[in-house]
Amino acid sequence: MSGKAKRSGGDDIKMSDIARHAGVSPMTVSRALREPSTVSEKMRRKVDAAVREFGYLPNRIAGSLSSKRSNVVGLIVPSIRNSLYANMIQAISDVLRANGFHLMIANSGHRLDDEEALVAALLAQRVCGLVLHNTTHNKRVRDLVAKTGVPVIETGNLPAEPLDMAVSYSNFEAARAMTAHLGRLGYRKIGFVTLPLRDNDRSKERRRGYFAALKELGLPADPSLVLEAPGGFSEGADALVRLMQTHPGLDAGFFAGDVLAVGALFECQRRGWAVPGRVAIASFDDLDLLRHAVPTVTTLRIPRHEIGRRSAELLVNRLLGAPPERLRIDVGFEIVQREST
Amino acid sequence: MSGKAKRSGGDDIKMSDIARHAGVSPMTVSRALREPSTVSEKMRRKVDAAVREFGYLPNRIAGSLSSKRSNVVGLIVPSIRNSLYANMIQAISDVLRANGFHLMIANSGHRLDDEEALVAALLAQRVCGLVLHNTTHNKRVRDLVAKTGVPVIETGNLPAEPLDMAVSYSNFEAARAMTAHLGRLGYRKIGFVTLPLRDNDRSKERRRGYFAALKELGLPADPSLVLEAPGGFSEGADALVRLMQTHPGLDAGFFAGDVLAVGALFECQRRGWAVPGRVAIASFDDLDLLRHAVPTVTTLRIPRHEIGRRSAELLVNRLLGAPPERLRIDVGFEIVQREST
DNA sequence: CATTCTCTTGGTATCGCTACCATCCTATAG
DNA sequence: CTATAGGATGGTAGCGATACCAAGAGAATG
Repeated sequence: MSGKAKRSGGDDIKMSDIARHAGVSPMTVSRALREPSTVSEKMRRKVDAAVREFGYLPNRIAGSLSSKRSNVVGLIVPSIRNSLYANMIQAISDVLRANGFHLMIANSGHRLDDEEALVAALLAQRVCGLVLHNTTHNKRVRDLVAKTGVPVIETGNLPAEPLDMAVSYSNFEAARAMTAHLGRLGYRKIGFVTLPLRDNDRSKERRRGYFAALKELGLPADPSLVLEAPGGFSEGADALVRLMQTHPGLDAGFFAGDVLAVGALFECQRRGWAVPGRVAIASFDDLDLLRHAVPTVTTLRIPRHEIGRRSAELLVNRLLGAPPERLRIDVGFEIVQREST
Repeated sequence: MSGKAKRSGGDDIKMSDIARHAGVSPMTVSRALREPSTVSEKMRRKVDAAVREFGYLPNRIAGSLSSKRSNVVGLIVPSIRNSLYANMIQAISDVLRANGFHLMIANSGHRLDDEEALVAALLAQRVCGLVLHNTTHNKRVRDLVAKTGVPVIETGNLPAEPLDMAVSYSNFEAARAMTAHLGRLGYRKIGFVTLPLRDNDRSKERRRGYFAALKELGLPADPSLVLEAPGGFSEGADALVRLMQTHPGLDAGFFAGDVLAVGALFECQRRGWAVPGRVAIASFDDLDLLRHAVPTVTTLRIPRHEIGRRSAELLVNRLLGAPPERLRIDVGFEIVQREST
């Protein structure tokens, strides 16, 4: 836990100073700043003048303590680095800001224990709402959320029983749909490359979707067609090469995550394997990159931005007074058929 | 500004409750939690037991108000979406967290007025430190920073006169070095594609560096070789095509930002232009993508992660008591020569 | 013209914690 | 055995705002 530090140089001006200089009571200053309409124009002008003269910045810490309200929302993502989250974060940040809220952000590094520690820390900071990308949580997280009653949004998957509200798509359905799509296109030996499965409900659901589709297609469920790889270009390339070696007849690869598919595509370019002639490639998540690569890559469009926007909107509504309501919003997904399949 | 909202369901347990149940004074609880070593083991155990029993979460808002210290650092970036920033943010976040600090994040959308509003808002939240990517600021920002005395780090460029501390590389030198590098490789007609210049000191410095290098190379400074484009694949592709049309003899393109270079590279693949045979391509910032594309792309490695890490470390040191000191740390850059030039 | 009502303004008591100082206890020295 | 230092505890007074209620000033009503 450790150190915090003394705020230095502040010749801290406070509300009572402004009040004195404006010749009004502190309460009037407080009101003039927060609910200008409840104060006469004369007062408001006096207050505004004093505020400007001294460059006064209200102390929101004091305000929050006093009012028992906070205007900070906490967000925990597995990794900040990932551009998928970045889209969502941007959307959340924009909606929050438009409504006068701020965003405190932390990354759990895909570790449930870290998520737990961060949830506790954010709640200690008395955030007024929480957005969690993860949908499986330690018991203490569930307890804390229940006990404090903070509104929570889960965004990474559609859990059967959300903690509170969930805004997401079904990883299972998405992976199933893409696999089925490949089947419809005539591919028969479809490899599946997944992100690490440990502590990751999204990955597990995607794999489940893949197998479900195979079954529906009447194709054999061959575990050796499934490879687990951390995200990244090289990892995608490696995975494809390994699959091609162990399964010479492989006709398609479905890369369920990150930039794996692009890595595989580049590998094909290097080796002169025609895509989709020699092997078809499908991806997950509509990175800009996939639309511009040569050939363009078939993928699943997940509305990350919309997930962020709607999450923040729901949170803001609740914070502004909407009654608590267990919600489970499916934003859906879309198969984007391109040249690579 | 608008609404905040009432924290609902909290059956808020406070320190005095814990104290009562542990049979000690509130002060002892406070100490047991913050400086366990100053409290006898017996007391500590009693306190810990009560804390666990009730799932007590100290209220940091109250703590901050009382101690006049905060453990939240504010960060303002032009855009959260951009993966370059994402690397830096991740590093900042990790270092802060390891030292018990939290990160409040906001994006200015490249607008100085928004930056100003956000700085004010973050200071009102009484952040204990600030990281700004921008290095040109409105007057009010400079005033606020001076008046409040919060430690500030600027990271986007090396300003001649930092507000406080700066951790960055020189955009001017980097662009100059790459342009000179292209010159050394024998390219004589080098196009330059820049991100928007408005309110953006980084872009302007890069363009200055480009022209400086041309001069040193004894090449003519032809303004029509410079194109301004928002970041993006298509924009990079368009820019290259336009340059090739207006300057048939163009032998190299230096794309100073974002994914412009990759967009251009893809365009070359589509048109069958050999890279670097027909035209060479150089980029700015070492995105993973550039190392894996076919051909691999020559670029400038900017240590974004290191910038974030060192920024956070400097901030933490200062917050932990290091004396204020105007610093200007140049983390440098590196030219990465690859196949595309 | 008295009375009631509404709209503004101000006073006071917290909000939950920490700083600071006083007190107490135990250990060591004289 | 008394004196004294030093560590461990507790009491009290804020931190800087807001909630809540009381009071005053006009406006509207009978």
